[in-house]
Amino acid sequence: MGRKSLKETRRLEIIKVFYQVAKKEGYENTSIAKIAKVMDINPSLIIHYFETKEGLTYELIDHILDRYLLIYTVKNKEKATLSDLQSTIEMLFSKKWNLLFDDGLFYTFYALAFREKKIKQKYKFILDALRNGLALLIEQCNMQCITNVDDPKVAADFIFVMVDGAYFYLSMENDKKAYSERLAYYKQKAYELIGIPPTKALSDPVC
Amino acid sequence: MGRKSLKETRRLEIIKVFYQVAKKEGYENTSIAKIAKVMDINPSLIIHYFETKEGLTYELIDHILDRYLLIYTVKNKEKATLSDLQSTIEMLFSKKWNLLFDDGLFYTFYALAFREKKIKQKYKFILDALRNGLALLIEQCNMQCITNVDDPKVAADFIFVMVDGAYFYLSMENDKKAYSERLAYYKQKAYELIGIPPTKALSDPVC
DNA sequence: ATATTAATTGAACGTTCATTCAATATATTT
DNA sequence: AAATATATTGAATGAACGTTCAATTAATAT
Repeated sequence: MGRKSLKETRRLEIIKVFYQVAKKEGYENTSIAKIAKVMDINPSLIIHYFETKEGLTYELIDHILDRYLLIYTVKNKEKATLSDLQSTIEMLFSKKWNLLFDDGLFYTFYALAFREKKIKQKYKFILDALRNGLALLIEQCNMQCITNVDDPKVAADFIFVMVDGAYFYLSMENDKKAYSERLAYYKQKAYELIGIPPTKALSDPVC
Repeated sequence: MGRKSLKETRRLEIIKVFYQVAKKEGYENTSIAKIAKVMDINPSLIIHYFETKEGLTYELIDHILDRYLLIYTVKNKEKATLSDLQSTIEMLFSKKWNLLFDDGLFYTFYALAFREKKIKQKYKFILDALRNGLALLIEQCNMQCITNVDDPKVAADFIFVMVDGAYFYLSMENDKKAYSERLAYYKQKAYELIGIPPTKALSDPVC
């Protein structure tokens, strides 16, 4: 008996507002009081649900990293198609997935990982999951003779190195034309690496 | 007349202590008061020299980024040797240059660049300078027929994409063996890209 | 010595911070 | 309606923050 618990919905609400405020003003400028003000609730209510600001921060990081994984939406099927692989590559080298989460916050917490083990583990886990997802996809394409990649894990890793390295530099680039040209260049390299044609053109089996 | 100005030496001292404290405890946990305590001076003296904490922060960023450029030490000569190019590649893919500055702080300010134009400009400038330095080195080797790289700028950029992308992932990697193996793999790719042998083996001219 | 310039201190400011705790309000049960 | 569990408030805490300003100390000139 007693009142029905709103715990989970309330917590999610708070995290989302935390995310929005931090996105706008930066994590280090986002206080519990500010979040509470936006939500028009009392700051102590936030503490009531998260104990400490540290706890709240950890959950925001989870929230952001979970969204990162949304890159892989299509793939729960067992048989991957060429189009699946292509659209994944397109996704990785597009600006679309910058919409999934805020780049500045992603790097802010990434930097925090250097001092906080827990956060480092979270990031390691996500980065590995992303690589494994792509490797799996390539493996499936290998089995169907869509691709003939020697070592899918190595290939997937290399593609992500290019993605990460490219974005690292290009995030500081304001010239939009230069930005998309470079990105296209690395995308092409990725296509070459796994030996499939870009975009929609159909290809013959390679084995 | 009057007292001799200690301004520049004092400023540098403060920045260095700021760097050390921030390295240990993180930038967001480093207050002016803490810096002053370590130096055994009054906090207001720091304000006297830097006006605001923002000003102090900007100069710390400059300090770190300047150290970044120390990767290129050998190269003021006009004629680059194969060994120069090799040692540069070795440097880029080694852990040595992590000694030049703290990775965590480097990424902390990198993340800050997403919200602060001035910082973004600083980072863009440094990242470009690094790429240009390597491109210039390759060009010089081209002219002496040590290398025969099509487009030195593109090659240099690609090498840095690999460096940045590799470190981005590997900074979250605790397994030292996996760390160095992967790094060696990308280093090899870099050597292949510019078509020179790794380390010390002498090679014949390629043109 | 005296004037001058810069280094440095020390006290105080108002603000914001995360967190505490007791009190109150609101549902949902028996 | 009484009991109970949870939601929510509101006031208060002490600590830390960046910054200010006037006062003092110390060095270098004439």
